[in-house]
Amino acid sequence: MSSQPANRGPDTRATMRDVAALAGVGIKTVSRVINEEPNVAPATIAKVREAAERLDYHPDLNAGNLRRTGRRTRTLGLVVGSVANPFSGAVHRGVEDTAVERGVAVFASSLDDDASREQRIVGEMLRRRVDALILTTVRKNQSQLVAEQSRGTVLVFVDREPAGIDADVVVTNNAEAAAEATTHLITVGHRRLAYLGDRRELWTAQERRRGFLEQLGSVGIPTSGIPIVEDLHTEDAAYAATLELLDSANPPTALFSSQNLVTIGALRALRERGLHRRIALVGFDDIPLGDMLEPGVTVVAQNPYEMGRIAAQRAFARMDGDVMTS
Amino acid sequence: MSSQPANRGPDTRATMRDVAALAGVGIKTVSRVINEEPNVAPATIAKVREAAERLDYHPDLNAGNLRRTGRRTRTLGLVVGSVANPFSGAVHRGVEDTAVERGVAVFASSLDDDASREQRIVGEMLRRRVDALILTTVRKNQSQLVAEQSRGTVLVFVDREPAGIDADVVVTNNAEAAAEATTHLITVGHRRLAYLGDRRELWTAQERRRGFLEQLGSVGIPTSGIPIVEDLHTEDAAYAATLELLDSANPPTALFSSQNLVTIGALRALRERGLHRRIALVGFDDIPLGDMLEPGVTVVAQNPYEMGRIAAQRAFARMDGDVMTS
DNA sequence: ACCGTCACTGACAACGGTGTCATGGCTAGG
DNA sequence: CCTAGCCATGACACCGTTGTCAGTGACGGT
Repeated sequence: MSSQPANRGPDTRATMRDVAALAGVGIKTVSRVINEEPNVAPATIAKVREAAERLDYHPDLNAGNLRRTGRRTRTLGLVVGSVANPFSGAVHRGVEDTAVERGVAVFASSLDDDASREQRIVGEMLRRRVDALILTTVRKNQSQLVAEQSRGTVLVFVDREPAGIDADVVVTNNAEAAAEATTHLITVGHRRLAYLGDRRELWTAQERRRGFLEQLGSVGIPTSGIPIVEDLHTEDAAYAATLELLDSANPPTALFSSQNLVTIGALRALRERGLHRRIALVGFDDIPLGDMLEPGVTVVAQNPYEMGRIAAQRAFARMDGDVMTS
Repeated sequence: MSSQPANRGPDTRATMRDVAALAGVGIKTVSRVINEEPNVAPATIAKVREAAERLDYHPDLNAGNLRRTGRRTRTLGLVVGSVANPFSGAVHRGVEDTAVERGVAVFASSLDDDASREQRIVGEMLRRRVDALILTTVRKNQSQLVAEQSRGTVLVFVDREPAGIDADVVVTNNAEAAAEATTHLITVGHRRLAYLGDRRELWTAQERRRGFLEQLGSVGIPTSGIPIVEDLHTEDAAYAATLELLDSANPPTALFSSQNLVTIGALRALRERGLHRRIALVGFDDIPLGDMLEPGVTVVAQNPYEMGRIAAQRAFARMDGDVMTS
């Protein structure tokens, strides 16, 4: 807390006009100096620089972008599950590292996988005229964005595949990775498996479930007896569901969990019942410090940082006019 | 990958003028409808709404803010250590939750505790005319921001106390918490302690160190023999430093680590030497899944989500004209 | 000395909206 | 019936900057 001076200070912000007046030049010349355009006399540059310095002038990017050719805001919108989730955080950092290199700022926002919230947030970002939108979408259909896309806003989807739109997508092969994880459990000798899944409407959840079940089928394990619990979206839900499974008549000997929070919830349930050394668990997504747990938890790690980098790179490539038909 | 249509579509974005023309009204009337200003005939509202719908019109917030009274951009800048760090992620989420309620968008950026990067990023945000700046600063002196503050940009510091400026600050009492943690170790019987610290120039690091040492002094343990390792800033550095301590002639029986990454590095080193059950470790900042480790790691948890919420709330209060001299 | 170039500069319109104000039509009160 | 007052509306200037263009003077070639 403090006695910060009244914020509505009478102090006003210097504009280019002010700098021009102080330097005794035209306003356009100031613009040239600020933007480092060629053909300005060295002496003039010095005068302008000094005036700008004295007035502590900072150009207004929003005003400039209004007229500037191409009308780029050098701004990018990132929409993820939650900025507090480590997976999203890593994606964010990947995007940011690529963006800062080009002087592009990133608006980040969380959805909590809420479709209506996605709608609102995307609208908000479009009103702010982001050059590109990178999103891990929840909605099943993205066709409303087609119009925006045709107006030049670049769209890149990360982690989840969109429907009803043709755009760049950066995803891992969820089904394949899920199948591999399942194979791991089978190889170790497990037959009584169980599946703990995220929201059914999520594309990643569907893919992971498909990989899991297909792999079981291909090695001849009947899937009819396999408990499939879905729509788990929080640690608590996963915790409760796992307890229920463990307390059932014929509990599984191995669990497949489809997402990091679900893995953590399952883990807590196993501990609670003291079964963490007897029941196997493989989870999708890495979990923090997973390697330090005893016994270890097997995880199918994605590389969210790289996904973020790649998504941003694709976005910039598009902006630079790449049409990439591959 | 995809065959997205050439992004420089000939398709152009609808402006208010276009909507006005289609609706057969003046441009200002469209403005009134969009902003839900009073005194527009219901029939007119309907016409405008339909025209806007047909053209898929989205107002340009940047253009509007240019003239709008108060010149607020409804945008806020958040500058943290790294958006990939769970602590920062939680702060971010706290800020975001408060901001979305008011339709304010958040620019987030990482510093990696690099002072020159802070300079650049803050400048970038000012050019974008954020209404407020919430930052966990690295620089020792913030006086350069005084001018900006007097021009109406609200400043709130989180986690680290600034110098040379009078502004709102949201921090935990680092020295006190460090002292408590130290007491914990002493109570359990430890006498040969060691301190693993973050960068010396960080205010939080100084405070934690002070709390640690003062507590030792106050119970009469000579601080001269206590190993103080500082400037550890990554997991790897902490790992290496801890190994060195453990391999020294007279290794400590308890470690105090001043930050989450340092705690994790120390933890790995203890495991590596198989000493995690014999040497105690208390760390500042919570670490993910810390409660699931065996044996448990004691942590002095802060509440970064709340810190973010409070910081954002203070920022909005300032913007609303609160001068708060308390 | 003449003219075409070229470096340098500023006046002016424009970007997409909002604030201000004048206007016209209608209504209620006298 | 007249008029003050309100509702509804659009013309116009303006926000802070950049694009365009025309103007000035110096300079090199002939």
